[in-house]
Amino acid sequence: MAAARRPAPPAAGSDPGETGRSRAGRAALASGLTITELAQEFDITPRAIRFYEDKGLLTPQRAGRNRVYAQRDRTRLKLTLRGKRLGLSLQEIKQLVDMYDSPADTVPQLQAFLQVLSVHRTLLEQQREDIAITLTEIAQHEARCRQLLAAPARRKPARAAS
Amino acid sequence: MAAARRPAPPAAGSDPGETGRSRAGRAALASGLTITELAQEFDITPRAIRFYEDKGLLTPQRAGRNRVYAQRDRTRLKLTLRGKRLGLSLQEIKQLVDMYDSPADTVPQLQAFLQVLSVHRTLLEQQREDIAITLTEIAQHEARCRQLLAAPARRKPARAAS
DNA sequence: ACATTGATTGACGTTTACGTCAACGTCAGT
DNA sequence: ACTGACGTTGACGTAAACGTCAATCAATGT
Repeated sequence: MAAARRPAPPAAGSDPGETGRSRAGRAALASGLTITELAQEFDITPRAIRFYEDKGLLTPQRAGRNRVYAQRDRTRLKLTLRGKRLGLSLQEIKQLVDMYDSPADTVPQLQAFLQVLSVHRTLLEQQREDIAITLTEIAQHEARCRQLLAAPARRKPARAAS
Repeated sequence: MAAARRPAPPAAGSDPGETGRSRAGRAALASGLTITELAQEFDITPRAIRFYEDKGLLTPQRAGRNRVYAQRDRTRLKLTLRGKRLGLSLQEIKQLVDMYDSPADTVPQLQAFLQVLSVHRTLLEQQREDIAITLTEIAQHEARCRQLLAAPARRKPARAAS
């Protein structure tokens, strides 16, 4: 997995305000965003968005050749990124998100749905515990560090002669 | 990323007595495990363990050519797998684990340590929130599903005005 | 003595999640 | 008509995290 990988994505300026004339003039029609706008909003690259589309996570409308993203896509993208932060694969995310907005109507479908939900719930609960433990440990280490910093520099204080 | 793919979390058997002759006769000397034993204990492959060693996460002793894993390695492996479940990369995990058992002794080191801890803490708190939200949503979906299942079997009651 | 079992070191293959580059279209402004 | 700025579709590259052989060696049971 790969989860919270954000080494240095070009450091987006995040929304400079396209008041009045929008960047590309006609690009963003009525409540629809262009790919770069969406990318900036979520601080990812257009490439990533196209990739998610390729994987079936997004299915934007088209204005000619160009993609137009509506609210639905933004929601799905938000869910996608949240899933990523939790370490889910795009495939797993698709599985979840698809179920989320396509109501199952047959009994076996509902049961399968419940099954998947249960699995993910278990997984999340495991993670929640891992996080709790880790946070506790981190707190301990932080305390120890601060204690050492508070104490008079006595052990190897960077070769400073007394 | 790829993170939480582990259907059966180990639950650490924590040192049962291999009193007398252990599986492979001479393999596991005094409180040391062979690579396959360790692998089985954590439900991973020997390959993965060697890979972690390659990445500097483990540094087992050797009995001739063979690796021998002691308690220290088991602890580090446990931390490693926990990190993976949280979606951390092996590199990040190494960073953390290394700091965990090599006490920083200079002031700048301590400060850097605190810095890293802080970053990870922030990240974990973000994840904790993501998990909380997702669990809530899952609960809602489960409730909805069960409601639908409890209702009399109806054919596609979508937009049924009745 | 010999086959079997388990470990070791390469080396190459694979999947996931994009990055990067090329070639092209297209609309807006000059 | 020309020039950017942005968008589109390939196609190839890459880093991470192993999987999958293959060849080899070492101790052991028979």
